[in-house]
Amino acid sequence: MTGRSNSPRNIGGPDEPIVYVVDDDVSVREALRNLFRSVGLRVEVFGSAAEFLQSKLPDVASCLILDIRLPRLSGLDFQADLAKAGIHIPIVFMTGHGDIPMTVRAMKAGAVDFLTKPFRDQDMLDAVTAAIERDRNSRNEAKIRSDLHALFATLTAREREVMALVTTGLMNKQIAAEIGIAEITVKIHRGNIMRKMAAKSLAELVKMAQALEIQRPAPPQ
Amino acid sequence: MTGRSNSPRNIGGPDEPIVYVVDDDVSVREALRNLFRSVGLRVEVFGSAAEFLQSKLPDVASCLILDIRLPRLSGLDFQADLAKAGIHIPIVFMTGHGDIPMTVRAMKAGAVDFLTKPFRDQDMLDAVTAAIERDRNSRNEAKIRSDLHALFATLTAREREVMALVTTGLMNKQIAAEIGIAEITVKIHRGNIMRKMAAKSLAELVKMAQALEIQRPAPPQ
DNA sequence: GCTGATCCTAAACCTAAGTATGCTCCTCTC
DNA sequence: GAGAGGAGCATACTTAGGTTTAGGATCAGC
Repeated sequence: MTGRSNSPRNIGGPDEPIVYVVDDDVSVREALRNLFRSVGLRVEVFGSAAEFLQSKLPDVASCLILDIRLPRLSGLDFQADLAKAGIHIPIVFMTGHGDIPMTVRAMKAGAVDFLTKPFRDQDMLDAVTAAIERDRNSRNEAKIRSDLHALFATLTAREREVMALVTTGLMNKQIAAEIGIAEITVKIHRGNIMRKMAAKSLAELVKMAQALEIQRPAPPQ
Repeated sequence: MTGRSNSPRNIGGPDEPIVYVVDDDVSVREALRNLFRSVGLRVEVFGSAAEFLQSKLPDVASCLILDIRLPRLSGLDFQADLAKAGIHIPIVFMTGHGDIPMTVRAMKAGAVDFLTKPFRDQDMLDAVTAAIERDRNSRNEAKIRSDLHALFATLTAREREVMALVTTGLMNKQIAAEIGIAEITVKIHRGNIMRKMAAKSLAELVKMAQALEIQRPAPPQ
């Protein structure tokens, strides 16, 4: 419609999902590249985990196809490393000689699927579709949370304290008594909170507090 | 402390978790029974899925140890049947000759673990501990939700409508305009809602609406 | 020593929310 | 057809929430 994307499948558009393939076998890499391109998916292939880590990952929905048996690092250890590094990308494992304990460990750690070679193309495509959908959802949620955190970060310490008490349902006078200030001051803080958090109603603020998992501060003693 | 529970481990107390074992091999059943009893867990064993289904399940945290290869029904199909029947009990699978696709299917369907025979006793105990903990949590959440639903069920249709609008943050006058009644009537409904739901503040009501996943009704047209 | 941010407060004022009393109308059930 | 329950409205009143204006106190950083 825009005239720019005149390729039949719009591969490489800025919001197109990406499939990352990490496998030390070049023929596997190329086969998967062709498979995914044939259905219009953008693909990046790597020969090792290190290579993958060095590339920069654009901020779009994506997933990782990983052989469980990698040259230096096992696929499972790589999965753990990614999680530790805060890189949460859905992983689809492939294996030629995997066993059940490996499978259980991978799935417990959140893998989307675990395919045994040789697998049917359709099984891989189904797994990738599910993985990208999962990533899309988690990215949406992460976006909402981080936007909310950015607003919350603009609050002063006192305002955060008042926000916690407001969103647990205390009245202004109770909050005032709890933290030892005048009710009018609570009102001022409250007004600032609503403005800074861009909340149009108390109900909205409560939902924000829920999403931020704000805990009511324990009263002294 | 109560004087009643003078058995060393208090097996069979009313809130003790239960481990259900379903296996067609009597020697496996007895070995598992002994294993779990040795750590103070209450155990019930069954030779088949049908037997398990006929027994009544007390309302306590529990888990199910299932051989993937059962006489009539496969363990995986039984897992699916339980889910369809609304019986959500954490399952630990055992297998002598399982394969990876089975494992993946079981884990995707929510199994806690998938142990290959022979397994170490400690691995089984760890899996059961995790499974019971998971069930305890899901039971707590289910209890909260069902209590909330019981309160919500006492609301009239109009009250539910108003509750949805109140908890999205609309003011009384906006609600009145939206559903075409007077503001004072909204206030009456609102008071009834707070009383029936036992909410001490708007914040509490909003959280209840969140837990109940109440959607704002679409305005006509 | 000035500036800006944060926190606190007061007075005055306005709007929103909540309660109580009393009444009408409709519908469903016994 | 009487009673119960739900829905609706009006008047009157009280309390809670929120804003504006106008200050004072403290502290960090330049």
